[in-house]
Amino acid sequence: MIRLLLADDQHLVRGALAALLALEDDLEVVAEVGRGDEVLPAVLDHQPDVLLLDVEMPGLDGLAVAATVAKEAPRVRVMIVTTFGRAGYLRRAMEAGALGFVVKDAPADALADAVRRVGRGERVVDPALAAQTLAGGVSPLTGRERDVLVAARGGATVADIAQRLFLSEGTVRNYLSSAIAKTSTRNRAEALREAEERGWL
Amino acid sequence: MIRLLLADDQHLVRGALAALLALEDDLEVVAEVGRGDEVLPAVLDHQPDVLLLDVEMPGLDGLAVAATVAKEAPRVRVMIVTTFGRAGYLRRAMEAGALGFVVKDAPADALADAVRRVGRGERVVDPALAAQTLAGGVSPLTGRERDVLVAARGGATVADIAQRLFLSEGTVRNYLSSAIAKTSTRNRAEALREAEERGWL
DNA sequence: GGCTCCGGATGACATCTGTCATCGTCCATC
DNA sequence: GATGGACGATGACAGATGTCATCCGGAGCC
Repeated sequence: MIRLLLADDQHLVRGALAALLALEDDLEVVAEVGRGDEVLPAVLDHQPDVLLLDVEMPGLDGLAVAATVAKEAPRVRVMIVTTFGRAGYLRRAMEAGALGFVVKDAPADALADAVRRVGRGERVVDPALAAQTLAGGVSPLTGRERDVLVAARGGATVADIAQRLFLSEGTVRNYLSSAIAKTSTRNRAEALREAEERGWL
Repeated sequence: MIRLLLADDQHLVRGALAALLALEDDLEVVAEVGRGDEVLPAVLDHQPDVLLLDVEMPGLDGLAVAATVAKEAPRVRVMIVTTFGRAGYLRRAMEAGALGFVVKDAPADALADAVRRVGRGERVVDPALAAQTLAGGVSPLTGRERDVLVAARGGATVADIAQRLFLSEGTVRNYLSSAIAKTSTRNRAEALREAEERGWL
């Protein structure tokens, strides 16, 4: 019997996944949580075999949770289940010590199977996404270029970014310019979209 | 017995929802589809009592599907189940003739209840979201201002937008400028974010 | 008929962005 | 000790963006 802990902020989806997994008689959902910061206490409390983590969660995002769980409760196998097949997520999940990575597009019966394999300590990764991640390559952006791009989200002006990162406006423009060049785009909005898709942020 | 048709592009979520709804013995999922353009044929084929529609779907988006179903199969009650509690979605769903609107954040047992009420022909709307929609107010954007903003998504330049909408570049700049003014923002990226949040797109 | 509002356009202007060359300081590395 | 890269900055410049005044035609309304 594999004991599971389920973490997903969407109540409906969480309940539905629990119902789906409960159909398998070698799996048991021992607890459910809806916020990232509630995961670690619940893990320590219930000591599940496998932790199913959504990436998008309030409180603390799933990838951060994966990292802390890997440190605080290394016996627990972590599996990421996410809506968005973003290459960057997979990369960061692996770095955070997750064993499994499944997108919500996957067929329903694949989930139980993936859970069992992760329970045995195997690595389970969506093959299509793995390919995409490798194709994306390692980010050519320097740390600051990345920071400036992230700060540019939501339409911040150069002055805004400069203030937030304690840089001169000229420097901000320089970093934006080189980020734009490295993504082969024409402006920061395009650069942001491109970098995000390739998992460079 | 209420007969259901389930449309959601995320395979895992779809299967899980089906499992959840199957727990109720007055509900029966008669079919599932994963693409917007497959919904209408399936509806005509199975004649369900209630249609559960996700908004984000490939092929044809859920709101467009709702509108066509309301026209082609008016006997079928449409219920939108979506990830994003965006005010604009609710507004458009209602205009498209949907009876129910539930976000995936809702508690799991609320879904079955909502389905039953929609099955009886009642309107079921997430109360928090309804309030937000009313608070957002009616969009002050004119049709073209809206078009231009939407076309500006993903970092398109003025020239790009002008070409796509067959307008002069000056006209595009004018519309962008007035959209920026109406959203009380400083540039198109901010205006886009703001208008999107208020459901004005 | 006059009024207003939307769509579409032009021209002028100020400001914001993006590019480039150049400089200096660290720090790692060979 | 030299080389190279990341970080930070400045100045100059071209081009993109946002603002404003102004114009026209059509639709709707009092």
